[in-house]
Amino acid sequence: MPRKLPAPIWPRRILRHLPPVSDEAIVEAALGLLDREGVDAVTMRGVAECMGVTTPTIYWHVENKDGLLERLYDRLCSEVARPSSGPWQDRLRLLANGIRAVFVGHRDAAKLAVGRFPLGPHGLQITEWVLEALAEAGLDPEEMAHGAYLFFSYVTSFSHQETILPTPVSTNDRRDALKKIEQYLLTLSEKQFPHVTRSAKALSQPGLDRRFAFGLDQFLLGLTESSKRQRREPAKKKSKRS
Amino acid sequence: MPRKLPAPIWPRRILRHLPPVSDEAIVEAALGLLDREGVDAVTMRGVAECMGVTTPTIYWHVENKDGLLERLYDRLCSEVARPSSGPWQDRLRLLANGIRAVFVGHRDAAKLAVGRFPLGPHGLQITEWVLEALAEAGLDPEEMAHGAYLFFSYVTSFSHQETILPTPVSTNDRRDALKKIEQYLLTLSEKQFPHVTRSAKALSQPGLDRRFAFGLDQFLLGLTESSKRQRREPAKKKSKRS
DNA sequence: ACCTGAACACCGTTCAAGT
DNA sequence: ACCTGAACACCGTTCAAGT
Repeated sequence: MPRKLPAPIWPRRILRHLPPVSDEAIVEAALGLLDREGVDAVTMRGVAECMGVTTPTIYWHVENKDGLLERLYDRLCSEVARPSSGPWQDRLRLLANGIRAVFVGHRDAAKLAVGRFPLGPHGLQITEWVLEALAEAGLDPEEMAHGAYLFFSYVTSFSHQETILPTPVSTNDRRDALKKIEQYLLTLSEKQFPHVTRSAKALSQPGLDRRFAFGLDQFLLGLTESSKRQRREPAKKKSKRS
Repeated sequence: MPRKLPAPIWPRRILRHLPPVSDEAIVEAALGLLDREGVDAVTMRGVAECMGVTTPTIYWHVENKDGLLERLYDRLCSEVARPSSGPWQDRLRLLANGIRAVFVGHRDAAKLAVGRFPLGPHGLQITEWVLEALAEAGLDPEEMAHGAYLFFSYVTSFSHQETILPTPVSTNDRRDALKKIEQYLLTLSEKQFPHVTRSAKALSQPGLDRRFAFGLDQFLLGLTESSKRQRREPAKKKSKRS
């Protein structure tokens, strides 16, 4: 009569009905971790455990932690819907709102988008949509690229900011922290900081939806204006090629 | 005759001519670490070693690692010069360029600015300057706050992106990586991604100065336009108070 | 009041070794 | 081709204990 049971014949991941280790399964496990515990919980050890496998195994399927996050980001990009047809301004607005919605729908997912540009298989699709709209706005290819960077950088950095406000422990904590910031700003000398004190409320009370719209409107307003100007004076470009 | 020398009477940091442990000295040590090795080298253990002291000592002077980074960020804000008088657009441009210059002057310092808003002693000064300019642009206090967020988020997220391009190992590596991205983009089907392929060069070749100016111009153009509109139709506000 | 030693609970990554 | 055990070189943070 053996003291210990023999090691199970079946690998653990089959006993736990887990999918076989594959590229996609790893990304899916990472996504689950993200949804359940947030970006910081997406660790190599974490996804390995989710899949019933040891950590170094992950390195067989994915080069790096950064590579994993890159794929996870692209996985999120796949959730953004194509903007239904309409004027380019409306389509950009739909895209911006759609991307933001995906981020807030996955906890602090925006964290892993900062510093990245959507160039993965699904990300490229979004990039194409954005560039298409910008082309319609009358930008040349270089300006389109700049505009796309500006667009993504706005949406992600806004979403990032809104998901990490003071410290997202609980809704109450957050409100308290913001209240404290307002109090702090109001104690400042009106002489030294006249505009800060005047805007104290707005600075500390996010009003996030309005703020997101403000930046987006600004962006679209600038584009519309510069496209108008270009139509007015069309032959003013720095004609580098032809 | 003792085997070991007795422990030195003087604490190590005096032997090494190091300044006494203080709030400011800690921040200065962190700054040195940042300049020499980058943000990732700014660790609690690292600054402790710089000061010739053990790690837990740091916690006596600073609440957290995040608190330390917050102070370091504010220390960087102190390097931004007041914009010389002039029209508000010019002052905002000077501030944007000044902030970007500080970031690139301290390696990947922009990393620690993402997700933060300049509310420390020196940061507040910059915020005040920005708000002042936005007030001159005709924004109301709430819009000023939104505009300031937009401004800082643009400058920092741009600087962030430019400091982390593919992976900052060496200038050569970076160029190679960018070249690879361009190659990749050019392999895409022109049918499926017509605009991506058309902008491939600009997407993969940063042209950073021009891109920074593009976003800034966009921002200022939007502000100028909306301030013009407001002057045209002044009594259209959502009159919440008075 | 300020500093140290020792420990806890984590990380990403590598590498020889197994099947 | 794919997976494991064990280890390396780190992290942030806490806490009793020293002076």
